[in-house]
Amino acid sequence: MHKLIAVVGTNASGKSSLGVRLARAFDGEIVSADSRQVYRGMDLGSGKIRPEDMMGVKHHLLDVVEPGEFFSMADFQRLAYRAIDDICARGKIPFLVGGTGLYVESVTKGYELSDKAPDLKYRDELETLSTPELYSMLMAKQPGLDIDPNNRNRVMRVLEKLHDGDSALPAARPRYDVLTLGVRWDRETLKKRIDERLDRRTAEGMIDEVRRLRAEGAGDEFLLKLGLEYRYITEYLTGVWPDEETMLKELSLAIKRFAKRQVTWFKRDESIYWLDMTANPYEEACGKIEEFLKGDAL
RNA sequence: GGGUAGGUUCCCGAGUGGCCAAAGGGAGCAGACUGUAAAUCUGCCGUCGCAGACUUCGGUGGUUCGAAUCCACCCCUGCCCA
Repeated sequence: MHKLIAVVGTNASGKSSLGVRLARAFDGEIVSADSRQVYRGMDLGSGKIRPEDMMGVKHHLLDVVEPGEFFSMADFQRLAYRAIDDICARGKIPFLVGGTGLYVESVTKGYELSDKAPDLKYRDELETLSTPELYSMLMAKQPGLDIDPNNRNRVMRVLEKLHDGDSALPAARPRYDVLTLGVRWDRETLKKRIDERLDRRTAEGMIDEVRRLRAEGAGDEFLLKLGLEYRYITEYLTGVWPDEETMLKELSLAIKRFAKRQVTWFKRDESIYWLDMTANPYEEACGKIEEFLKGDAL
């Protein structure tokens, strides 16, 4: 089994730059695991690493689809597998770096997904119904199914699986030998980092980026669905927020709430080795990786 | 100085005699998560606790069996007139 090193953490945790340093040190390449950075032209809003910060390290899975295109965890897994296998085939070390917990886990744990692709047209049909309607529709087909009636996305997905004849139950089989390193800050520091990063990106033209995306045809519906930066800024541009300052304040809170959700997600994975960011995480990570790479390749 | 609208639990904001520890929202805290995941959703949120008890609605004093809700005075804030 090939070895894969994952670097996970919240947004604004510094995992991208740590990932670059580590990849350089171990002759590796980076596979991004971020559900928003896959979109071309969505750079500042998604917190995408700048080319000059890549330090010559090759990055995969950035800019792989056009804004508005459908992209899901399964697409990610397929592309990530391909990229990782390719990196390994060339004798390099793959580093999976990102904050989209589900995406990371689909690769590190090796989710076994059905080959039945969702019928997007059917999803559009479901989209026209209210959540209670969807729930009673589901209950008519699967009485007694234990599911949160209010969780629209999940109710829809179950209906969709029924419709697609996809009866796969959650299952996983690891495809790689994985070392997962976690980047974690104390709460106050993280909040400060989030705000600094938000200020910096705003100054760099994040709002103009969204203006440009809209001008180039990215639909508001798509942008709003992305959440956080793209959602709040699109709302601001369409007059939902009274002014930029208010919008940025709310966005900052939303990003922090999201960071908390990321922490909750990663926290439950006991195999993650958490780096002490207040000490010397780079040295610590290097030591951990050396040890990991020395271990028997299965 | 006169008039007027107010002061409610961390914030905003409902509540106008009992059904009120007090709607709702926000923030905060905890959690769920296998094809939308930056999404979607759940729980807690005065104090101690099993029941139940205790302390809250600017302050003080009243009316009442009973007050965040009524009365008096006082303090503070916004607006208007001087």
